[in-house]
Amino acid sequence: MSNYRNDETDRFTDAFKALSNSHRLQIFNILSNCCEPGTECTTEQAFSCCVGDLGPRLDIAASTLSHHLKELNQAGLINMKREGKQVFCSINRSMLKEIRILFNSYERNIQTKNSLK
Amino acid sequence: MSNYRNDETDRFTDAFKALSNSHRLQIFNILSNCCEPGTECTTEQAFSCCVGDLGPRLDIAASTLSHHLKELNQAGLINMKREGKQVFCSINRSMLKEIRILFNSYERNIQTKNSLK
DNA sequence: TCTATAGTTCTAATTATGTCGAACTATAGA
DNA sequence: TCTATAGTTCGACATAATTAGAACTATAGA
Repeated sequence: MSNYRNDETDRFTDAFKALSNSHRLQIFNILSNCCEPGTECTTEQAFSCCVGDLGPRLDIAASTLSHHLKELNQAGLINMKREGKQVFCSINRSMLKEIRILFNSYERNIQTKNSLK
Repeated sequence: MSNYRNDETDRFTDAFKALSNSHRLQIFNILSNCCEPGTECTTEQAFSCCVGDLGPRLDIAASTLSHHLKELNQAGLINMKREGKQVFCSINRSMLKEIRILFNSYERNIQTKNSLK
């Protein structure tokens, strides 16, 4: 019997847990598209977003925001880098890639089964 | 200011919440690849898997399994269809597609920002 | 060194989740 | 109709997650 649970699986459950909270998914959305649509922004703004910029957009306490960012970071979904007084956040593209590969493989498995029909 | 939270977001947080538990992700894995690798299986087995087949592979109580399947079903991730005494489960491909599109759009957003560099 | 700004950690309260066993419903067949 | 099989719902409990406010750390600039 195959074992369908392993460390790989746990990595993904951690990532999905991080994205299973609407505040955190909002953060992920914002970070994927950091400069407001239709507005001009500097290259720097286009690439990352500091913690303080996120607060007003979510309407949660700073401590709560900090907690959520830590969860996203620990799940490998975002990067955090201090620059002076500010901490800039950005999406971790390698984790994003892994997740895309996972869902692509689900789709591929199902297509394979269909081809047996 | 854009609103990054809406019903669409909530649909996805529900889906990620469903996949954030290792038992449920295992179920999803199994359903995406229902016949044991290396074994021969009928077309019927290849396409769906009944609740009773899942139990022994997860080592959880039947009531717990039933609870998890309900969560996956309510999140739109799986289909459940009664056939006689058994209930067969299968992955909901349209939801899978939506999730793939979501992650592809994250990747595309980030690529767009990179092209501004 | 003092102060203001930017974020984090700690504590505590509320709410949600995962789990099982017992009782239940649904179906098929004797 | 009785019985066995397949699965679900309910009740209870333990554990985990979300949240805010207070206290904290880190940095930059006067």
